[in-house]
Order: sequence, then C-alpha cells, then structure tokens
Amino acid sequence: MKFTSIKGTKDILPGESHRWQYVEQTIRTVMHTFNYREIRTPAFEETALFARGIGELTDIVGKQMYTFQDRGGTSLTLKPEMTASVIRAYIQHNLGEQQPLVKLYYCAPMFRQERPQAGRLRQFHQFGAEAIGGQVASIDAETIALSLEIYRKLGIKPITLKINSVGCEVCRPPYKEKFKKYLQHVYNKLSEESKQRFDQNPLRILDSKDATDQTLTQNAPLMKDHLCKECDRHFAQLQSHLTTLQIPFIVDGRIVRGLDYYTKTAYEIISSELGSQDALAGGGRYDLLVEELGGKSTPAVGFAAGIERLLMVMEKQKVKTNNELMPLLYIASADDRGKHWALEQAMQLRRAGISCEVDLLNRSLKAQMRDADRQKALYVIVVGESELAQKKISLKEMSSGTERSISLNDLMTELEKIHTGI
RNA sequence: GUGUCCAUAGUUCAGCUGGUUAGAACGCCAGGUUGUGGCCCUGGAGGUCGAGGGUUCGAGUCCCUCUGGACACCCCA
Repeated sequence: MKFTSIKGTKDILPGESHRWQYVEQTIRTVMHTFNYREIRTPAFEETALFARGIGELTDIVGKQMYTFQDRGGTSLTLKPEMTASVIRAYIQHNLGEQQPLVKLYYCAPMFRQERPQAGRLRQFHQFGAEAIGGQVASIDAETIALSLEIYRKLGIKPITLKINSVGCEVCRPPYKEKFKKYLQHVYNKLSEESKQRFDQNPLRILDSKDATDQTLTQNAPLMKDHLCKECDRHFAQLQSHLTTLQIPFIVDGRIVRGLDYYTKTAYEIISSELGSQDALAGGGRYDLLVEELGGKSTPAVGFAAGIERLLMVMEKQKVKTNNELMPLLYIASADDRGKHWALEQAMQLRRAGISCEVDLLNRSLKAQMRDADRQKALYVIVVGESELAQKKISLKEMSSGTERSISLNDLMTELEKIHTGI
C-alpha cells in the first residue's frame, strides 16, 4: 500500500461517523443548557504559548508535542490541549472586559507525538469547558456537573468522580517540602521511576503504579490535609455544592496534576471499563494561568475529556446511539426511460428534503434491488415504460415486503407524509 | 524513549516439524428468476503471504534489518 494514515491517526469511516455525530450533538446540547458558548481556535499556535502554559521543562514540552518550524523559521506546535489556546484567545480579544465571567466550550482535535496505546492516539479529540473570571467554588461544581451531565445524557453508567485540592502558591510549597522530607528516609526503597520523580515532580509518586511505592506512601502527608485557610474553605464549599447537587464523589488525596499552574480543585472522572488509560475526563482550577500567559490575574476553572475513550466505553456498554440515516426511497429503473425519470424525480425529492438513491451503475433490476436492500432504503419503487404510461407505481416497503399501488402524482406527498412520520 | 506480542484475499482467520498451483468463512460480482431485495443453489473475480536482505535444492513457514499495528511502561495535556 502506497499511502496509509500516519502512525497514531485514524480514519473515522461511515460505519462509525454517525456515533461521533451523536456524541458531538449531545455535547453541544448539554453545553448550551449550561450556557457555555463555543470557541474555535486554530489547530496550531506558537510553540512558546504551550511551553509557557505547560512548563518549559516538562516532558510534554520537551518531547511529546508536534512541533515544527514554518518557512519563516517560527516554531509552531499543533495544539496538545485547548486550555492554553482558549486563554490566549481570552486575553487577545479582551473577552473579560465584556463580562466578568466567560464560559466557553470546545470540541476539537488535539495532537501529541507519542507511541500510541489504547485510548491514546496522536490525533485525538477532546471536548471541554473553561469558566474564566470567577473563584467561587460553585463554578468548580458547575463544571463538574456539566461533564457528568454529558455522560449521564449519553447513558454511560458506572463512572467515578474523584476530587482533590492541590492547594495554591501559599500552601503548596511548604507541603511539598514536608512530603519530600517524609520520603527521604525511604528513598532507596522507591522504584527507579519514582527516584526520578523525587527531583522532577515528587507529588507524582503518590499515583505511582508500583506496588512498593504505594505501600511507602500509604501514610504520607497529603496536600488536602495541609491546605491554607482559603484553600480549605474552598474545598469544603465545593464538597457542599456537590452534595447539594446530589453528585456522588470520592475525595482522593492522591490525585495530582502534572502542571504547576493548577490550584485548589483537581478532579478526575474514571471509568473501570477502560484499560490503563482509564480517565474519561480531568479538570481543575488554574487561577495562575491567565496571568502567566500575560493577562491580568484572573481565576479560572475547566475540564477536558477524551472522545475516543468515551466512545470506547459506550461501545463496551453497548450504549444505544442514533441509527445512521438511511435513504427513504430507492428508485430502481427497469429501462432507459425509467432511468431518465428517476434522475429527474430524485432531484425534486431531494429538494423537498427527502433522501433518495437511484441506480448509477446501470445495473440489472435484481442488482438494484439488492443494492436497495444493502443501502437499507425504507421504500423502493421500480419505474419503467409501463409505470410511466399508466402513471402508477407500486411503493414497496422493504422491511415488510408489502407493496401498494399509488398514482405517480401522489408520490411526493406520500413520501413527505412518511418522512414527517419518522 | 523502553518492553512484550503481532503482520497471509475487502474482512476475520487456517496453513502440522520448510516440500507441487496458498485455503475457508463472510463480503463483493454474475447467473438460477429475460421487471423485484433478504433465504437457498451454481459460477466468478480478488493474494508481489507487510518491505528488504539472508540460510536452503526449495521459505507463507527458519534468521536479520526495517516499516506498520496492538498492549503496557515513561509521561499525562
């Protein structure tokens, strides 16, 4: 094969694209009911935007982004996440000047340059929401409710919400020291990976998959128990809001975010149906990012969720989605006159919003019938000299095989009647 | 970046320790029914066995390299 889709990318073929449409439509509907408005940003940005937003020294920026130089020598990067782009647009267009709280959502492809694995492709799709301009915990609760509502509406069931607070620039640094001190005396027993983490991102040791690491950190101090007054109050309020909204949650002090700009709320939505990549959605508060990217200090909170993983769960749970739209009518033709008529009639029907198909391969009637069956057309008519002469056709319902004779002139109104009945 | 497994018709797969012309099912095309789908019957098309190199009288089968895929690690947006 000469050309194939490149590593880690996938074609979404007709057999499954309707599922995507269904999911996207549901996302848009729910986002609208929460009064989030869509934002679309370019597929790529200046590399520096993500480097600044995510952190220059992280692995993500160092080796996991799709980065390239354009002809002018500028370093560009295909967006690995939306938050940085959304905030960039928020600052660039002064959206905060128009209203104090800006609620935005998106649903778009993202890119990462990594070895693909289950639920993690190089081009993947995420939806998400960002609420920029408020520090009140009810906004955090709203974004959580929003993401859960989308899953509820889609009908996927056993999912777990885990929440945590990662503190702020006041309480996190001293906690971090305390945590490192705690681990210092067991340093040698840590896994090789965790020894690495100890210097780079020690808190990550908390969600290590290594069994020994897990035992070693069993009684380690957790951020949620060392929050400053403000963060502690915020976290308590969040929990109270979730309870009010009757949203079950688990406080999990081991949830860690990889990026420094996160503050206070951090949460994950997990599905046990997935493999090693089991997070359906993740989010949290990032009160420092807007300022970090050059705007004025503005609190914000949001989440991002993977669509591929969502579809995997729906597939596993055999969740019912919409059916693919099929043609209402297949016009089979018995001879040349019939073919001419079919082409012309199809055009009129299509203008009237009725989906129909005609024989475009000059095939035998039997082949046309087989095709109508395969295309899952609801109705079939066969047109030839005699029908046109008598101005009568028989309208055949494919599912039952029953036919009824109608006047040619009534075809359009008859089909419209059926069409509105579906 | 690391590790494990995998690669044969359109699809899912079979092909025993190397041995003639590489098979099946489903799908596709046509006919049985000269104007009616599904079920059935008959026939047909479709493969440089992922690519390149090596061992051998002989390689789909053994060895090496590469490419691609799956899963996991690292990382996690």
